[in-house]
Amino acid sequence: MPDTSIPTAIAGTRHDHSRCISTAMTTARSLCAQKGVRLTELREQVLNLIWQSHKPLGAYELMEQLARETTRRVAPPTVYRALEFLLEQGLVHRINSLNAYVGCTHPRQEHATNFLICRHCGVAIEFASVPLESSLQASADELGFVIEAHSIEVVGSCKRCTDQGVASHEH
Amino acid sequence: MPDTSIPTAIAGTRHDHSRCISTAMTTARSLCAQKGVRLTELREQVLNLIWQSHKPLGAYELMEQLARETTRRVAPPTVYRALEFLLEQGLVHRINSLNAYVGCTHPRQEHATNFLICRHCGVAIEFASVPLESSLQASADELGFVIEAHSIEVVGSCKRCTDQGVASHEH
DNA sequence: TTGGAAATGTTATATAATAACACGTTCACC
DNA sequence: GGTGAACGTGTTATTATATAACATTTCCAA
Ligand SMILES: [Zn+2]
Ligand SMILES: [Zn+2]
Ligand SMILES: [Zn+2]
Ligand SMILES: [Zn+2]
Repeated sequence: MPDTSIPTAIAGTRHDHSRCISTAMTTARSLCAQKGVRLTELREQVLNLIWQSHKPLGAYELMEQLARETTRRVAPPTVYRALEFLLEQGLVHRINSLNAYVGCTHPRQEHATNFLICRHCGVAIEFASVPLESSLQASADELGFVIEAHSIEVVGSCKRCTDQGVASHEH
Repeated sequence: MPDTSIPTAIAGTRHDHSRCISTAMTTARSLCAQKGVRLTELREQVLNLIWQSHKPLGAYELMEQLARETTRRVAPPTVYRALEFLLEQGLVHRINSLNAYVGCTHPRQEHATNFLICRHCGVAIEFASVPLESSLQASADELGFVIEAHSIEVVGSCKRCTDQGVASHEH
């Protein structure tokens, strides 16, 4: 079995991103094969474009890049359908506060959408936390609410940007 | 000083909603006076419309209702500017996953945006939890991330809908 | 009073997402 | 190898959400 996940929170650090890309693509292919769903060329192209960085990418930016890459016109439904597929398979997440999409770093596990998003460099860092999930569950239990899904989007400054003092150069 | 908050999680329960509305409006007026900002007629109208229920209201629905109420045409910037003001003052929250706006139940306190959202009846229940905030902070600390704001949107079934078996009648 | 800031009105446009239908590809089954 | 149903993609049009830019009005402090 191929590599199956990308180290937690690598997004916020210096790292060899080409490894992120290849790991993500390999995992995606194997995961789709396993589930018996088709990772078509288009879907793979879209996933690959999304994985070019850890910054969430808007559907229309994606569309432009896809058009450039394929040298033909690409209409919105094309990318939205690919995104829909990738979301269903858990290969990408949607960042609601940004209307943008980012690759999932551990698509094999069922999990919620928890992100730290840097206001300065734009990076979205996926994270998980057992205590966080339990206290969320406790809050819901208290009110008799049955959780089906959740998304946490934290905005702030990542370590790199804070260390570089980017946060202090603000207008 | 007038009543300052609405009981936690009242949204998901049977209650006298007219009290929610009057409390919210009174608190808003007093809060704006205190801060030296103007709760104009338009802004108050918008806030009042949003408070007609605990279901987040879209900007365009709001626009229509406002147009009906004032019997004149209302353009998008009108409502968006009012919403911007209300968001700044902490009187309403935006639910990113729904592109919709809902009244804040405790506008006097600084706080994040945490909601339980019922898929069946549409109600958004604002909640707070100290353990939740601390575990979130712990996750961020671990990665050197400085939190500026966050939003948690939980989707599921509220107690009322679960009790009424709405959740089981699904297609 | 009066002049500048704040609020609102108005028109146009940007940005994000989906509907509806046509066309092509794949693959199990014959 | 043919065939058709399911799935995937192309294409056009439209809907939904939000903002830009500038004109006009209202408010309030000096
Ligand atoms: Zn990387
Ligand atoms: Zn950063
Ligand atoms: Zn109420
Ligand atoms: Zn409900």
